[in-house]
Amino acid sequence: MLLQKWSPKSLLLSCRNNASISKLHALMITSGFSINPPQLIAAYARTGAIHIAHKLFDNLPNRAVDSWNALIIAHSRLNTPSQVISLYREMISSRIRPDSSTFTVAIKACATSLDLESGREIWRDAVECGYRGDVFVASSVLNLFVKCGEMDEAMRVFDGMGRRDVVSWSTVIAGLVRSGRAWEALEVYRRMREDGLEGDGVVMLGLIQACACVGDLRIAASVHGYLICRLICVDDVVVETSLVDMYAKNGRLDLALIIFRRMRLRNVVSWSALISGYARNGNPGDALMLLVEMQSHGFEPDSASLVGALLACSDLGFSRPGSEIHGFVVRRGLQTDRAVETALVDTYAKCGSLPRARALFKGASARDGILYNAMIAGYGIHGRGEEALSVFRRMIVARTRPDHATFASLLSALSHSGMVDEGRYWFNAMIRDYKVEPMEKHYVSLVDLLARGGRVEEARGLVEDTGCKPGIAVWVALLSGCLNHNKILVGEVAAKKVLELKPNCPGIYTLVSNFFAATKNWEEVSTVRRAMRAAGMKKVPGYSVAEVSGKLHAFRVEDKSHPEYEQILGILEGMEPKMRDLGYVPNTEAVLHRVEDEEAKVKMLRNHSERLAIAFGILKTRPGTRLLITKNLRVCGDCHEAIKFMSIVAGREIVVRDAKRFHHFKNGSCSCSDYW
DNA sequence: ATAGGGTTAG
Repeated sequence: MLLQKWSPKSLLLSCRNNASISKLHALMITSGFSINPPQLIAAYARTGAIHIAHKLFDNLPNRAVDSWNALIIAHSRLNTPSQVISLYREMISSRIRPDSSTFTVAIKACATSLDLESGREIWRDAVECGYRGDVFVASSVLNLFVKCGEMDEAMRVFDGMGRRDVVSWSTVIAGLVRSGRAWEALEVYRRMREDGLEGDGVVMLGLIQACACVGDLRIAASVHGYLICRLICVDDVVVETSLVDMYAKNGRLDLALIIFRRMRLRNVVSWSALISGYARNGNPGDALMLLVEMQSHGFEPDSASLVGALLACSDLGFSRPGSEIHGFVVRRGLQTDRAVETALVDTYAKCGSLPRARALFKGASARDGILYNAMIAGYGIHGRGEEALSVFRRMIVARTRPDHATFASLLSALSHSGMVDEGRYWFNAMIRDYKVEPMEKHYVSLVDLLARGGRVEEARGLVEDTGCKPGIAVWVALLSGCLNHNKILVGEVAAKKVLELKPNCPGIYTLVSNFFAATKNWEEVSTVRRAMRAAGMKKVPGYSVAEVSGKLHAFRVEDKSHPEYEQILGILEGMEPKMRDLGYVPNTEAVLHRVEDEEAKVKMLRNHSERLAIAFGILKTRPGTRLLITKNLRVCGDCHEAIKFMSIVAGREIVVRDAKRFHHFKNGSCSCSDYW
């Protein structure tokens, strides 16, 4: 009765659990109904009874392609790629000829497990069987090559395809984006439209990621506008999340937030994208608040959102929030997650807890290149060049391949520690022995290294024969070396180049202006100020933050708004004679304003935000407590000298984290070999 | 009847 009214297939499809399939199966047998084995295998597998599917398959008298496919596809759905591949091999040795779906699924399994070799083998089989022109098979091969980073090979397959559909196009677009060829991705999209195809959600996703990569907000706006006009991808969480991410990556947190708040459906990934957007754009407080807010909406933070939040903690510079997240990570059992582990090492290092960073690094479940890089960078910002080098050596011994980021961190560590010759040596070794192409950032480090060490002429020579045209960052490094070593002639060349290259951040204008101020070239100083205003940039006000019993206190220059300003100033004034007795001489040259009165200059130096924050710390903590201060800009040269003496007079260890690195002051000396 | 492409993070 039941069987007469409905087809066996639709009945099987309606079964929600294997008990009902078994019943139906029995009914079919007793009523002499013909059973289609592949359908039955698929039905059991769908309800999770893969072992029954296997049993049925094993008992089949003769197994045709469809039965093999049913089982292989079942494993593909279960995401067990190794099973898929071994079933495929079994099938081949049983001399069954695979069809388009077998090849498609088998190659997909290779892509999932990044098994390029098996993938190539199966693709050869497919071509032999005449499936070279099959859109499904070819698209899965495209994806295989994309996933395995073989973009050129993917392009060759793509160019050889007779028919292409939206999946093949989107695979290539996404692949180009992943391999950093975003402009080409946009070009491929244009070709797709010329072919008369409309993009779907996945294509749009690729385009949005391409925009995130190239950082061109006009293209982004047109893609976004296109989605709105055509009313496509509405409520598509993945596409909308990528829009949030794209705007956040390009510094448009305002737009990212609007889209995020308007989304009808959000998931953990949407929250993570927003959190890391805030963290990356210097809004650590908001990032951490979002982590709390996502939980109040019932979303459990995953490793990505925690990594984003840790990024915010390292920006903040105080270790307490980071330790709290560390505790959360341990309670959730996420401490062995690769990204989380690395982010913790990075956060502790950047929050001044180098020993904790080192302990986590030593106890890490496994060490990959990125973890080594984080530890090398961690030592680097603390001016521990020797230790950075020793981690690098251990990395080599462990046969972990150093990459461009490793050398960037290593060179910068050596530079901050004044290890000039080692820096030159490793720069050459990078190219010669490790086959890492030097990028702009490596040249920047090297120029910085030489200029910092006073070897300005040598640095200039290097800038001039880098082969390619040196970018602004290289000239900036040279200029700051010149400023600190009073090299006026080379400095003027560098300053001119920097201005020609149109700096896009206020800090660079400030550097140039400081250089001219140091050479008393007040005319140029005002020219630079005008250029800065014309470019629509304002000087970022400097501020320092002190942490006192878990609370943060921020100070600006001459911050009279603080209720305890008088006491703070009293402490600084009280310390000064003792500092002078020990040999401190205020370097009024460091006052880069046109002020004639010496006493006024000394007063200005005394009011620098880092000193106010330190004095506040001395005022509010028990004698002997270590002080941690963070500053958003670089510490001034005179403060650097003064804090050495303050550490003796106050009997404190003082740690200052500025925009670039850590300075550990203790008993009158600093961890850095020289200030710059 | 079955099959290919998707978001965040170190």
